[in-house]
Amino acid sequence: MENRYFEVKKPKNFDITQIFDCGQCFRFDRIDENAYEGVVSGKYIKISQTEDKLKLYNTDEKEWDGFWSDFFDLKTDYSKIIKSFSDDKILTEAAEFAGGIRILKQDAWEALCSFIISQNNNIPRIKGIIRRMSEKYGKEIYDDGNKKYYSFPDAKTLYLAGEDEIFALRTGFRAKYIYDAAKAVFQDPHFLDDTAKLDTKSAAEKLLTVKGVGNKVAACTLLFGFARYDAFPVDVWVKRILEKYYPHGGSGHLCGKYAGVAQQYLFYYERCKNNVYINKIPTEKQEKRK
DNA sequence: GGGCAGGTCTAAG
DNA sequence: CTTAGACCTGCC
Repeated sequence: MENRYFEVKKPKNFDITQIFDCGQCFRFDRIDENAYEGVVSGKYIKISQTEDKLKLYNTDEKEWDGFWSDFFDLKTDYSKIIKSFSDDKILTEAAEFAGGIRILKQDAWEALCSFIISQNNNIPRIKGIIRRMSEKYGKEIYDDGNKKYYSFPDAKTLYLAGEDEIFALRTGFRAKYIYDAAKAVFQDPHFLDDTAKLDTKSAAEKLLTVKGVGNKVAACTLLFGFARYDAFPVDVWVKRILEKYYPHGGSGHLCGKYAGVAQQYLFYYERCKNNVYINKIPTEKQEKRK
C-alpha cells in the first residue's frame, strides 16, 4: 500500500527541495534526492518530484485538491510576483535562483509554536524538539510499517501537560514561552481566529502579547501560518543581506505586498551561497561524518 | 571542545 | 527608545 501513488503535473515555480530547504517548515524530511515526507495538520504525505511530475503517496485526488494544493499554495502565481520584482537586480537574481519556493500555508498554532521553539536554536535541534513533542503529545496518524508518524499536539494538550513537562522535552528556556502560547490559545479559543481577521501590523501586535514572541517569530508565524505575504521576518541572515546588498536602504519590495516572498528568495539564495543546507540526505550526512 | 544557532526578555541608561 | 547580558541545549 505504501507504493500506491498518483501523479499530477508539476506546477510552475515549484521545487520540492527549495520548498523544504528554505527553513519555513520543520516537519518534513528529505528521504531521497527528490522526495520528502512529513506531517501537517494531522495529515501525512510523501511527495517525490521528477522533471515534469509530482508523485503523491498516501493521499488521493480529493485530499490533494482539497488540502494539499492549498498547503502548497498552488493558487498563487509566483511568476507574477517575481516579475513584479524586476526593477530590483539583487532580488531578481535571488528569485531566479530560488524561484521554486512556495510559501507553505501551515497550521497557525503549529507555526506559532514552532517558531517560538526556533529562537536562538539550530535546525536539527528544532526538528528534534518538535518530533519529541509530537510523539509524546500528538496523535498517531500514520504507520508505514517501520515508523510511526504523529500530529502536532494542540494547544490544550500542551497547556494541560504544563511547563515542567514541556521543559522535559528538552526545550530549554523556551518551555515557559511555549506554555504561555498554549495558555493564550487554549484560554481564548478565538485567539488565532481573531488574529487572522486583523491587518498584518495589528496581527503582529496581538502575537507579540505572547511571551517569547518577538518581531521575528511574529513575522514568521504570520507569513507561514496566516499566509501573510507582506510579513517580513528579519533574522541574522536577513540583517546581513540588508547590510551587504542594500547598504543604502532596502528596495520597496522589502516592505511591500510580497515582502515575505522576497525575504524567502533572498534568505535561501544567500544561505546556499554560504553552503548552509537544511535537509540533507541521510546517506550524505553519514558520509560527511567519516 | 567551544562557539554558535532564522531571538527574546530583562534590566539599566 | 536603545542596548548589553543571560538563556537551555546540542550540533558542527
